[in-house]
Amino acid sequence: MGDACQHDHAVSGPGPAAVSAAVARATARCQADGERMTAPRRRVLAQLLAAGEPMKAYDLIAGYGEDGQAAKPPTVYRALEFLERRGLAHRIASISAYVACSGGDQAHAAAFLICDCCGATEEVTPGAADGLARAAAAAGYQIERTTIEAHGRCPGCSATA
Amino acid sequence: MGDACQHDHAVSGPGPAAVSAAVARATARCQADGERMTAPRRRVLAQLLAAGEPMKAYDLIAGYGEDGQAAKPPTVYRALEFLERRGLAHRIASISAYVACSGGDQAHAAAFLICDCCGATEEVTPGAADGLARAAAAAGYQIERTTIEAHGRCPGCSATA
DNA sequence: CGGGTGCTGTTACGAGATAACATCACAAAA
DNA sequence: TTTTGTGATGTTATCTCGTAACAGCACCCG
Repeated sequence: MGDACQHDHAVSGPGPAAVSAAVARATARCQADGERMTAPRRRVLAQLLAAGEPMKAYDLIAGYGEDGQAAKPPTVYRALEFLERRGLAHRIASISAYVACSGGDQAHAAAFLICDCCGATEEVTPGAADGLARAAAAAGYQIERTTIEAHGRCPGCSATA
Repeated sequence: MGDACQHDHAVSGPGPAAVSAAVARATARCQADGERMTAPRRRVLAQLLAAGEPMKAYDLIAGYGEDGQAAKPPTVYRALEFLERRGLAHRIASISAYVACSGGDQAHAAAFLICDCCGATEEVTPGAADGLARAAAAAGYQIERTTIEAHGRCPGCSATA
């Protein structure tokens, strides 16, 4: 990923079984809510889950087909839009990338810690938006959606570097 | 701008005199720090100041020449990089736009309230990053830079809409 | 079974950003 | 004053990111 250092950056997402299970859970919840978890949506979600770290849109596009066939951009962008709406994935604006939501379903504001060294991200919702919410209230702004991202080094990379 | 409503969206930045004065101040500070406030940098800063709201990179490129001549992309992107480094401008990642810093010089973290209706932005540094900083500390992350942006409606647009 | 709504497939393109390289300006050292 | 190095610019080309527009399909509801 964004390489500023020399050491190893092995990233291991969940195994195939865990990914399938998570996709199945998400599918069930969508159906329960009357939404359709279609093939492209499942495929994009599975890729994000398997990666365990943020993925670029065009990597999702390139890795779309099980057989190595790439998707057309709108296929993936539409799936991402859906997953974001459902709270199953988030866009990380500062690096133009997408990541599976580490929590469950349901739309929600998220905040991220992003390691510029190894590319790992951590989702940290609770309280991260408090200061911003206060500032917004003070200024009379009505908030609808937030982008909160911090870049730096994860504990591992701080130590090793 | 991002138009979700019907009413007027007149935006008036500072007048030409105020812009010139601000550019002159910035130039003086750069020189004092041994940095060069060159023509393209001044030009890009002047455009951002005059706009008084976020501008897209390609609008800066198109509006670059006083005579209507466009710039080449790297000219503007390099100027933006410099201005950001100096704390004279900020990138707003969630809308891929750039805005002059409302405060003074010196690099600093910034947070923004962005009205999706009229396109106005307000810079609100103080305290907005507190929650994020706490979360980072708790997770052992070493923070180097933050992206904090809230989208919604400014007081004016909340009222009129 | 008809019709509407939402999703997919596809083409094409517009917008955002950077790589690479040649050249130039400036200031500090010789 | 000349040299030399560093940082800035100009220019070309290209890459990545994201979306508009339209045709066709699938599913659910009446």
